[in-house]
Amino acid sequence: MPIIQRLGWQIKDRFTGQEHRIGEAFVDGEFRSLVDMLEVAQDEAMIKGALRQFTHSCGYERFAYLEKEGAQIRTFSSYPKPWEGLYLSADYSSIDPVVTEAKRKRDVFFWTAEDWPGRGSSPLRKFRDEAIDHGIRCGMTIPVEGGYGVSMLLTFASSKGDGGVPAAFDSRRAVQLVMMVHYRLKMIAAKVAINPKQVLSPREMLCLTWAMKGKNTLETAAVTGINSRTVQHYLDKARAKLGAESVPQLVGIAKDRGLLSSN
DNA sequence: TCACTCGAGGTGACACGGTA
DNA sequence: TACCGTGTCACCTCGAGTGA
Repeated sequence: MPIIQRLGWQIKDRFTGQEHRIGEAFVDGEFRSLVDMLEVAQDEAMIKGALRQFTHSCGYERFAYLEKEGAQIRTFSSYPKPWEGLYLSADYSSIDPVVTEAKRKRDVFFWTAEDWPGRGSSPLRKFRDEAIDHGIRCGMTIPVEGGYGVSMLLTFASSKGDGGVPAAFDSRRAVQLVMMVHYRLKMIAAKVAINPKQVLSPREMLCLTWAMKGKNTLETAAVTGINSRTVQHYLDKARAKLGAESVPQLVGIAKDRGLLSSN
C-alpha cells in the first residue's frame, strides 16, 4: 500500500496527515530552466547535467529514465553505476514494483520501498534490500506510453525514507518532461560527432539561445535568473570557442553550424 | 583514500564606444 | 557628460575525473 495517496490536486501523507499541493510545491522557474536546457542540449552529458540540477532543486537525489521496448531496456540515470549494472544484468525490470505500478497507473505516482515485501527471501525482497542499499528508498515516477509499444518511465528518487515528500508537479508537465528527454536522447543519438573543443556548455547554449532571440545580457539575466555579468561571461566563452568577435557574429556562426534552431 | 587538475558556474572591477 | 551595452581580465567555489 502506498504511503502517499493522491487527493485531486493534493497529496496526503497517510502517516503524518500532512498535505502537499501538487504543482504549487514545485518551483516554476526550475521547470522552465530545465526545458530550456533540454532544448539546447548537445549531448547526453548536458541532458544529464540539466536533469541532475533539476532533481536536486526538487528535493530528490537521483533520477532515472527507463525506456522499455518489449524485452529491450534502455536506462539513462544518475543512479550508482553498480546498481544500474545489477538492475540490467539481473533483469530487475521484470519484478521492479515501480515498473509494475507504472503499467497499471499511467499517471504520476509516489512510491516507497518500505511498502514492498520485507519478509522472506523472495526475489522482490532481495530487490528491495539492494535498492535501499544503493540509496533508492522512495520517489516519484512518471510513466508515459510512447509509440510502437515503447514504455517510458522517469523516476526521481531519494534515499530518505523518513517521510517528507519532495516537490512534485502536475501530470501535464510531467508528460512534457518525459517526452522531451525521450526525443532529445533520440536526436542526440542520431547526431554526428563534432569537435569537443567547440562543444558549448549547457549555460553557454542557454545564453546563446536567448541572445539569438534578441535578448541583451540584462534580459537574459532576468529570464535565466543569473547575474548579467555571468551571462556575459558565458557569451564570452562561447565566442572564444566558436571564434566569433561579437555576439551577433556568434549567433550567426551558431546558426550556420546548426547549433541553434530558429524557432 | 587523498591530493591534484580541470572545467563549469558565478561574480567583480574596469575600459571602451555609442548615444541621448 | 552621464548612462548603457559590451568586452576583457581576474578571481573564487565546487564537483568530477585521475593518478599515486
